[in-house]
Amino acid sequence: MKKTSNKKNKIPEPTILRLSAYRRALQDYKEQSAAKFVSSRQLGELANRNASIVRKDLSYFGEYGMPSKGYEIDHLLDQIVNIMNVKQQHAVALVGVGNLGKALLGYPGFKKQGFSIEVAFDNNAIKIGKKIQEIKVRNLKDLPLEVAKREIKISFITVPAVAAQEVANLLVEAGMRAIINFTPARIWVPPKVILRHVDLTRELEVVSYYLGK
Amino acid sequence: MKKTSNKKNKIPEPTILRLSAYRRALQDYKEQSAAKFVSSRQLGELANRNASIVRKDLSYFGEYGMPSKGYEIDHLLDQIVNIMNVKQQHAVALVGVGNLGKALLGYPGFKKQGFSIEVAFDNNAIKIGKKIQEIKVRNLKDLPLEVAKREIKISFITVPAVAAQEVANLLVEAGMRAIINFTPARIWVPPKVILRHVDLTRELEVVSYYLGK
DNA sequence: AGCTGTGAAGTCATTCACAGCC
DNA sequence: GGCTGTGAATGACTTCACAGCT
Repeated sequence: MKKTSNKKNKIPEPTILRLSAYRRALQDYKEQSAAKFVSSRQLGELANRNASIVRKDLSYFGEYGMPSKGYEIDHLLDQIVNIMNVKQQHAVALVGVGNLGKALLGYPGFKKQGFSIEVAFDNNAIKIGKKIQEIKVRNLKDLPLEVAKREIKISFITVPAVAAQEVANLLVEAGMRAIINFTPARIWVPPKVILRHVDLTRELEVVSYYLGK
Repeated sequence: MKKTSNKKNKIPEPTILRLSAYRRALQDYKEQSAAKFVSSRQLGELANRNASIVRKDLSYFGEYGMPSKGYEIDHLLDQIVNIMNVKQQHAVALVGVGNLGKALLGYPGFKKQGFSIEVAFDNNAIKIGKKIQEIKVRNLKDLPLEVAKREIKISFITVPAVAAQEVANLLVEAGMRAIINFTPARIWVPPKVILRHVDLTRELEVVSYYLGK
């Protein structure tokens, strides 16, 4: 038998995305069913994928299945949790308490998936000191101290687009290791920092395109 | 010269996504520069892509460029706007005025890109009748009438996950042509309805994975 | 000389199909 | 008999490289 996780092989990003879908599907499934095992076909159905890709995705990381039985659900969940590095909660900082920032502060889905927004910043004096959903809004100037104190590695940028780059610089300066940019602005960070982009209008535009066909 | 848009050739979805990025990049660029033309290389830089893919993407739809000059910015913008079918604003209905729903109602980015949330629904008596950002919250029961009256074709689902499928059914029944699901729930709609999914924790999970490497 | 448009080549991801195991 | 794990085959998307136009 092989000696588990081949860290050498590069994992396709789509695989990572599906892995998180499998995790959710399994969590839901566990609540609805008493089954101990799930086959690649079943899991595929739960996550809207075909069985082959499920097996291939999982096989990048190890041999978790048993011939003729499938995958033991609890074990597989543990493995995926490990792979995705969500065994413990991740603390997140949020910069920009406008409409979107407030919404993300109030969105329960993050915590459920293992991410908790621990601190929020703004530079608007009227907002500073207020509490949104139990989280006190702090002065942007205190960002370096706060994130150092709390060892926060991940930040959301939810400021207006024009300020996005400036905030990103601040975050990098403060030692942030990953940034998720919710603004439409394109920003640059040094390669050691993981940068991802959430674009809320993306799917709308795709829809618009297909409606025109 | 060829006779423009080859509707037969299937367009890769990544192309559609990039097209919307090109549009934004061009809009921004227009505001900052007096240039009349842009080359595929320049546009690529603006949108973080390489020149080849820019040319390839545009070539699916026609021959918009001029040898040795590049693409005329205004003309290219018009063409992309046509392709993406965003010449006129699209009306959008929103179902579920919780945290996320409220945020989307207050998010100015949609209107800027040609989408305007025209009507919002909830089934919570306390919320019905209230106004959020100029939009009156209506009784979910009135959805069929309202969307018919306003000829709305696109809806956001921002209800709690457990109610997502039920709302989707309602929307399909009411003749909606496209649905954007902001809940983590996986939902089913008939194939004639365009279904897209926005998952706010997706990028967080990807980040978590890479932080663990 | 500079830049587009596009076949051809190359790269990456998914699906097939089947040997091996329970 | 049923299901995994995985090379091989296929398919999708991107990049290369260059002919042709201005």
